[in-house]
This record gives sequence, C-alpha cells and structure tokens, in this order.
Amino acid sequence: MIKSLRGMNDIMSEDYQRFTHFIDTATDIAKRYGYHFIETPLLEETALFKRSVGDSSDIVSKEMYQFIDKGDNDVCLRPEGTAGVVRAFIEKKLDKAGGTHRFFYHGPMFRYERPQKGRLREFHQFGVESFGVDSVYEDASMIMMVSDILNALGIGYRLQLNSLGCSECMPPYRQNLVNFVKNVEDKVCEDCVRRLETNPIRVLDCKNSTCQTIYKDAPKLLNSLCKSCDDDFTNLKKILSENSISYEIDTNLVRGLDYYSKTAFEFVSDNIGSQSAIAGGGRYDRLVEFLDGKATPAVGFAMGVERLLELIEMPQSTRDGYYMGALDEEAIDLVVKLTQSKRKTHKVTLDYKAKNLQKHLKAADKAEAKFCCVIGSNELKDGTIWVKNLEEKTEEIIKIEDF
RNA sequence: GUGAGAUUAGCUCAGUUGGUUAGAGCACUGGUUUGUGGUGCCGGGGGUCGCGGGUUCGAAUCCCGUAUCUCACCCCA
Repeated sequence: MIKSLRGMNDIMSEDYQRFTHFIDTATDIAKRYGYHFIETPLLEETALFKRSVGDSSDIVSKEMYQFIDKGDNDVCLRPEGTAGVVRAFIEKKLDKAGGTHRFFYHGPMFRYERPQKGRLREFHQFGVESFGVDSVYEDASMIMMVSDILNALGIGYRLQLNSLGCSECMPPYRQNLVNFVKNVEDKVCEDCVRRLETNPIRVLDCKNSTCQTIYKDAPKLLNSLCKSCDDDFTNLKKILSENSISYEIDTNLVRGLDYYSKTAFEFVSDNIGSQSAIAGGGRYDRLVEFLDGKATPAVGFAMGVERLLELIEMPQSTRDGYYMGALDEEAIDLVVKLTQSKRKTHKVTLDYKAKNLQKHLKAADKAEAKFCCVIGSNELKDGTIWVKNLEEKTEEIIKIEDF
C-alpha cells in the first residue's frame, strides 16, 4: 500500500471543518484590518531564502526541500511565507511606489524536520505582512489582530514580547554577548558553543538549566537598546496596556529568522505540548533592502494552522437542509426529481433506495437534516409529500407543487 | 540529526509463562416491531496482529532489521 510521505497529512472530515473555520475567521479579521490576499508560488529560487531567512538558520541549512529543476535552476519548496511576499512586493515595484501595502496569505510550507506533535513536514501557515509603516502603532495593531483571531476561535494564549534592537544597537550588543559567553565557554553546553558561531542570541533561550544560571549575569538586550528602539518598545507596551492586551516581557525571546529587528512577539499555548508557539512575528525593517528593494519598514506575523486546530472551539453544529427518501420503489424517480430542484437553493441528502419510514428517519437524523421528506404510495396517489421537521417534531403533508 | 515508547477490525482497545478457528465496544450492514428518528430486539460482513527476516513442532506473543506514529532534545509556526 502506498502511504503518504512522512510528516505529510491529509486534511479531511472534522479536521477540514476546523481548518476552513480557522481560515475563514482569520481571513475575515485580516480584511477588517485592511489586508489583501496574496498567493505566492510554493516553489522559489533557493537564494531567496538564503538571503532572507539566513544561511545560518536551521531552516535554510538543513531543512529545505531543495533540488535542481530541469532547467538547471536551484529551487526549493518554501519553508516560510514572508520571503515570497517580500519578493513579490519588490518585483511588482511597490517599494518604489511608496505608500502602505498590507497582505495576508495562507498555504502549505515545507520543512524537512523530524515530525512530532504540532510539527509536520508539510504544514500550513496563515500570515500577514505590512509594508511602509514605521510607526510602532502598526506593531501594536498587528498584535491586537492576532489577539482578535485567537479570541474569535476561543483559543487561550500568553503573549510574550521583546525588542531585538536595530542595526545600530543590535551588533554591539551581540558582540558583548559573544564576549561574555566566550569567557565561560567551557561551562556552557555543546549547543550553546555551536550557537556562538551560528546565532549567538539563541543562547539566551537555551533550555539547559546550567546555561540559564550562567546567563543570569549576561548583558541584557533591553538594557542595550538605542533611544529610538527603547522609545518604541516603551510605546508599544503602553498601547497594548491601553487596549487591554496583557503581555509578559521575555528578554530571552529570540525569533529564529535572521530578518527580525525591534519588536518581536510570540503567542504561546500551554495546552499543546512542547511545540507551544502558535503565532510569532515582529518587525523586519531591513529585509526589503536585503532583497534589493528600496528600504521599506515592514512588520508581519505567521500562525501555525495545525497547532491551532487542536485548540479551536468549534461552533455547535445545527441541523440544516433536507433529507429525501422514498417508501416505495415507484416513488424514487419523483424523489430524485424533487431533490434536483431543491438543491438549487438548499442542502439536500438523497437516499436512492426505498425503505420504511423508520429507516429514513434514522438516516435523516444521521445526516443532520432539518427536514425529513418522504414519498410513499399514498403521497404518490395524492400528488403530495410528507415533511417532518426533525427539530420541532412537527409534520405536515403538502402538495408537490408547493414543496 | 539524538534518545525513549508504541503499532492487533473503519475507530478505541483486550489478548494469560509462545499452544486449536485472534476477541469486545462503537461504527457499518440486513431483518424485525406491518408509515414515526436521535435511546428497542435478532442477525451479518470485516483482521497475511505495520512490513521483512530469524528462533521454534508451533509466534500477535521471543530476537534482529525496517517503516510510521507518539513523547522529549534540537528547531520553529
């Protein structure tokens, strides 16, 4: 038997209900915030991700579905959504056009990882990107938007906040941190030694308790911010508080992708295991420039759809539409005909076989129909149809032409 | 990529120190109460026990390999 590839799932039945409910809800809210849908290709030039996400990140260095296509191009399946949207933004020359441009997207992403709960090789993200607004109010709006989406879905969360500084204050801080860690290099774990080379800021959220003890005295990013970054961060906290969004400051919160600066945020859930981040994002003012566009401030976030599906409270399903059945063989053709016309306006479940009334009622109940409609020899003779409202338990016999 | 645990019917799971034809509940399906459901009664179909080797007179059960899932690390949404 041929099975689906490791870490790749079929989405159907109840999962699909949840999936579309999430996408519909998030889409609706994104539109209210002024965002427009964008669909970018699943396949992009590998260089795009090397330059945006960063060569040193795990995502690019070991998790990409990368191959040479028949035209000798080095391509890969997208491991995340932002890079493609930024590429499209620049390619359509919206950077030169100026103004603000807001996009949302959703679709599959691919990373060659070891699957576990909340982590798949093909997974789905819903994300938004805002270009051209440098005000921290935009960062706050975006956080409130995520909050709106999660609230609409009945999902509980904690919001963690940090500032990663800008090109002015981050590099000196990074150097300070590297120096600090180098002095204690023999005491920290292997992973941290490796991080020193790849992504030094990452040592801060190392889960090793020995490391954590050592890093208590490490220089703090929030104490090293320049005036502009510090003001923005203070402002952000103020705006969120005024809008009743509660948050916790997490000085160790580091986004995994290279392009983030200033505001970084993560929404986490305590109810889905170790893969607890359900949404993450932040500001990336330098990325458009990195990808050869005209410098444009930008901020965005992405949500992991599969992680959210487990947490969504689904609205109670209600009876809807009609169930049609025949009590006698002779009535089947008429039932089929009536079903066809009823389907122009309503959901109709049709049974092709003649059965007794009890069977039909059971089937109608299972189909979650609101009305059970049957035709037998009596109805056939009188030109009527028997209709029972399964919710109110009322029934009536009506003329075929009035049905 | 590392470590640990799982895998038996469509689903959730039993299965004794290795011993006849591998079970249950739910689901599915047929009959029935002679035209009234979601909650009656009686029956039926459905499993190369994840896959491949090995040990044994005999393997769902023991051993080895492998795939997948789960949990943790790592990473991230």
